[in-house]
Amino acid sequence: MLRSAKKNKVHRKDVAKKAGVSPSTVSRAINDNPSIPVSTRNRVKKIAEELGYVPSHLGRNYYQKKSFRIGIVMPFSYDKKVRVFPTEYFSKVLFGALLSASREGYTINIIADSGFSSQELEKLVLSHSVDGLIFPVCKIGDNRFSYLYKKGIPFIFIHYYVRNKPYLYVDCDSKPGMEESLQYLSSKKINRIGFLGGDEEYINAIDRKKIFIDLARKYKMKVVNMVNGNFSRTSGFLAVKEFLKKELPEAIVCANDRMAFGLLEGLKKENVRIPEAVRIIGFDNQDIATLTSPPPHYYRKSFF
Amino acid sequence: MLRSAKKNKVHRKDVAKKAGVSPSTVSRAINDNPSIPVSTRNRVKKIAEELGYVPSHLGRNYYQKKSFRIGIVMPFSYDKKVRVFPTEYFSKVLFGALLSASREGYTINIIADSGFSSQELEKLVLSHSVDGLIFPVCKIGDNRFSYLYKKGIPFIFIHYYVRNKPYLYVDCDSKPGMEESLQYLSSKKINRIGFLGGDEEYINAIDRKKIFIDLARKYKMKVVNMVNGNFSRTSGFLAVKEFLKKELPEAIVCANDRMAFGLLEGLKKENVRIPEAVRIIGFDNQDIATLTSPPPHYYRKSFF
DNA sequence: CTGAAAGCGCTTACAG
DNA sequence: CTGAAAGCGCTTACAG
Repeated sequence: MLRSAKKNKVHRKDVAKKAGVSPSTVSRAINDNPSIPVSTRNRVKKIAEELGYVPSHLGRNYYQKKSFRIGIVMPFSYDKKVRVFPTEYFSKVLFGALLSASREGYTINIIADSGFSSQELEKLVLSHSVDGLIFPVCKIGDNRFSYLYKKGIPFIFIHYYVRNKPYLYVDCDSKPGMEESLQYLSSKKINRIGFLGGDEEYINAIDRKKIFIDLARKYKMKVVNMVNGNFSRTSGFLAVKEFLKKELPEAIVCANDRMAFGLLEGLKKENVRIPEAVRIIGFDNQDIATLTSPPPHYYRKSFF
Repeated sequence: MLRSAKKNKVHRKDVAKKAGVSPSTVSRAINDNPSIPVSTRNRVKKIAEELGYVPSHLGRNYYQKKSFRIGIVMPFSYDKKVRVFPTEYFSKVLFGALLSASREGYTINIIADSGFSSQELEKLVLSHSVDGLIFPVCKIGDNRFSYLYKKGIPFIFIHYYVRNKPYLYVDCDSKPGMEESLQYLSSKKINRIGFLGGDEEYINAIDRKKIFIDLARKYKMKVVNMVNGNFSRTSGFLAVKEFLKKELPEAIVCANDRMAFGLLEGLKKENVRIPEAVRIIGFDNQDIATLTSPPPHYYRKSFF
C-alpha cells in the first residue's frame, strides 16, 4: 500500500567520516554529551544537518529498552457506542498528555480498550509496546489495577483514584468550585436548592454529590430535590421531568456543564423561565458553557 | 514518577533452555515460522506461556527497521482552539484507523500538528518514530505534500485529495447521498431549494456544493438561496439570518448534519415551522442527526 | 577528549 | 528441521 521511504539513507558513519571523527563521537555530539567540546559538537551537528542525518529512534529505544511511548487507554466499543473520544474532556486530556509527554521525549499511543484483562494490559508493557499506561476514564470497581501494580506495571489515573491504594493519579478538587457556587447562591438569599448528579459509576459523581450535600448543610440551605443523570447532555434534558415532579428548587447545581446545558434546554422547552423561575449552575468549564441561552451570568455577551 | 517495570524479566533463552531448543527455535515457534513442526511450535509456545515470556517488540522493530506505528496528524493549537479531537468525525476516523492498523500489527500514534513544516513531518518518519502518516483533516492549498512525496515519505489523506497528483487518499463519494436527497425532494414536488455549504477551505465543501448545483439543474429545481457555513452547528444557527433575508426555500440541503442541526435550532427559535414552512436535509449521518426535533422522517421515534 | 568494543533482543540467511 | 552466527543502529563503559 504505502510506498517505502527513501533507501539511500544517511548513516551515522557518513557523518563521522565527513567530520573526521568516530561514530561514537557523532552520537555524543547529537545527544549533547558534555564530554566532548562544544566546538566539536556544533561542527558535527552542522555536518549532520547538511547531510540530512536523522538518528533512528529504533536503535536508541532498543538499547535503552524503552519505547518512549505512553499508552492512553480509552474505553471503546464501536457497537455499544462506548466512545469517549468525541468529548471535549478527552480532547483536553489528550492534549495535555501530548504536551507533557513530548517535553520528555515521549509520544502518546492510543489504545482502544474494548475490555482488556489485566494480563493483556500487562503485555502491552512487557512487550515494550508502551512504557506505561494512562487511564483517563475509570469506573469504580475496575479490578484490574492490583494485578498491574503487583507486577510493577507503571500506570496512572486521571480523574479517578482508589482509596488506601498507592496508585498514582491526577485529579482536581471539586470542593472550591462547588463552594463558590453555593456561596454565591447563599449570598443571593437562595435557600431551596437542587442537585443534578452524574453517573455514580464514576467516583467524581459521588464526590461532587457528597461535597454538595456537605456544603448545603454548611450554608444552611435546603436540598429540595436531587436527581441522578449520567453527565450527558441528554440526561440533563431528561432530568427536567424529575425536577418538575416536585417543588422546583430556586437553583439547581449540576455536576457538569453538559448536563446543565441539557437541563437548560429541557426547562426552556417546558417554558420554565431561566433564571427567574430557577437558576442553573454548571460545573467543569467546558466550552459548551459559553453557548447557553440565557448566557452564564459571568459571560453576558450575545449567544455567539 | 512512574515506577519501573519488574526487572527479573523472562528472556527468550529461559524458554529455550526449558524447552530444550535454541533461542532461534523459540523465535520461530512464537512467530509461527512454518519451518519447524507444529508439535515443536506448540510445545515451545506452551512453555513460553507458562514462564510468562513476552517477546520484546523493541528487538523486532529494530531488526526490521520498522516502528509499527502510524502517525495520525491532527491540526491542533490549544490557544487558537483548533481542536478537531472532540468531534464525532475524528472519533470515527480514529477508531477505523485503530481497527485496521491493529489487524496489521500496527498501532496509532497521535501527532499534534501545531504547524509542522514538511521537513519536520519528514523527520518523524526518518527517525522511525512512525512508519507513515495519516492526514485526516487537510485544507486546500496545504503545500507540504509534494516535498514529502518527493522524499518518499509514506502518507495518506482522509477526505482530501489533490487533483492530478498520485497521492493516496480515502474519501467518500458525496454524489449518491446528494442525489438521493434531491430525488426525494423532487418526488415530493418541491422546486425551490436552498443550500447551506461548508467551509470552503475544505475540498468536500466545494465538491458538495458543486454536486448540489449540478443535481438541482438535473432535476430542474430552482436554487433560491445558497449560504456558506463552516460545518459547525453554530454556523448553521447563524445561517438562519441569511436564509430569512430572501425568499425562504421549500427545502434546505445542508453539507453536513451538524449545520443542519444548528439551522433547525435557529429556525425554531424564529418560529419557522419545520417541516411545514421549510424542510431540512442533512448530510453525514452523524449521531446528532438522531437528536433533532422534529426527528428525521426516516427516524420517527420520540426524541430519545 | 575520543575511539574501539560490547551489547541491547530480536530475525533470518546459512550451514548442516 | 535446527543451531550458531551475523547484524539491525544505537549508547556508553572502558581504555587510552
